[in-house]
Amino acid sequence: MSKAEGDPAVGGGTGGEPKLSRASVQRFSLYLRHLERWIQEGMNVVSSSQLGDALGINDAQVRKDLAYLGSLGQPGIGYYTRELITALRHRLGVDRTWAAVIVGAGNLARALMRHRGFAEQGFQFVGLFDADPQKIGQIVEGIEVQPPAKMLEIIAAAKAELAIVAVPADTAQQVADALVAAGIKGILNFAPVMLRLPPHISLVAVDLAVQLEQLAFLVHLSKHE
Amino acid sequence: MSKAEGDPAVGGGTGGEPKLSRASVQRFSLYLRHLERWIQEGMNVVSSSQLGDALGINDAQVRKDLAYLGSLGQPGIGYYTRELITALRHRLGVDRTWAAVIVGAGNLARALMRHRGFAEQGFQFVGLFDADPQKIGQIVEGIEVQPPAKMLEIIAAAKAELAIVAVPADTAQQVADALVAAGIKGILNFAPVMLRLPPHISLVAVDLAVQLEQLAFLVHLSKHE
DNA sequence: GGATGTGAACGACTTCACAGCG
DNA sequence: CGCTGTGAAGTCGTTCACATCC
Repeated sequence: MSKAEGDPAVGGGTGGEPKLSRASVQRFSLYLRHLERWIQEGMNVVSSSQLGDALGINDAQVRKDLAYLGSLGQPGIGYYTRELITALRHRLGVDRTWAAVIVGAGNLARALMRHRGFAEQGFQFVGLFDADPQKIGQIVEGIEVQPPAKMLEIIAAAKAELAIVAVPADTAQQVADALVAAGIKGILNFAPVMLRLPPHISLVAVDLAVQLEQLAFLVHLSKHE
Repeated sequence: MSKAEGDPAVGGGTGGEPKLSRASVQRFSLYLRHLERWIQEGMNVVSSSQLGDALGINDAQVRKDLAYLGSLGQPGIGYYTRELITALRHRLGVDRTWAAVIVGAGNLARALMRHRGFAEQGFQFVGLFDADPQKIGQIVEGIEVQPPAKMLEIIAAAKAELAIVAVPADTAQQVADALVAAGIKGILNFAPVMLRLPPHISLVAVDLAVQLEQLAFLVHLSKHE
């Protein structure tokens, strides 16, 4: 699983007429990726069923999702790829740069920093922290590992709003608290614990062990029936 | 994000009377982790509300989930921790050992292999593959990197049923096909593509880029309202 | 009293089906 | 005609509320 937690309601505040489900947002990212691939290949128009097929979901679902961006579709034609991409980026908030820091200079941090595509999508890693004195000062993927004490300074200087927590379970909560104190607005948590955060801080949690267990369960299940 | 795909219906075949949702299974893993922690601390009895608080979910939800394991609860008392753990492990299929292979000897593979806890939970990594000639022969976390050509042999020899795909998007599908041909039963996919697999192969997909984008969106949203 | 198990209500998400428009 | 946008229906998951039992 993956699992996400942030504001309970993703939609508007008091009486949001349109409603944007959390599931839709997940799909927005997927649409965007496919569209970016397709426009490279010269596909200037796409239909809801093409997108649906590519993602393995119903075409009506796709239209419902895209309708949330406005009435971009052309009856009888489809959607103009370029237009969709622009609208999606804007809605997702990725038509700008996001500065992010990572806490925990392990292999997961390396994997994330190395991930080509993050940079293109506007995510910039501006800080890497670790409590291990052995690691402090090392250069990892072009960034120097800093001690936790420098968090506030570096986060403020780079105006970082996102943080990735990739430390063991037992220190994750205190790391999260420190990040919040340093002014971080959202946390992507890989530690296998449920973080307690102030309500105005967004949270997305990814628990790799749970995912592997779920896979085992599915296989287990497919055998016992 | 996290996202999972496998058989559309997780429950039984023809007319499954009880129903086990995919969400429940995700929570099973979380229950199990907390319970294992708690029994170490000497907590022999737990209530649905304790579990609910720990996970941030409703207590009725917890009872509904646990009821699926049978009527283990003692009215007025709660659940016996040890008993719950045993039942959960059994239901999840983690009361046995699972042999798994990883394709893509990058940092993500390292992170996963290093993850303490996988071994304790019965997951054993018995093979590591990479197409890069430079990497073949290297020892990563105690396992030698093998060429893809050896997949069939190694998977069969170790009776591996699970595979983790941690390769770039453009080769993920062909890697998946090879894994299926080699007899793998389930795939945990980290590549940002939707894998097309035969219906009897289970799939769990984790898309890290989507998760980061979702976090950005949540923060973006909390500012524009 | 305290906590479980569970039908019923509720809410969220998905699919259907079709009117409408280029 | 083909494809969008969307009300209506359907499905799935969560929460409520309460009878039940120790």
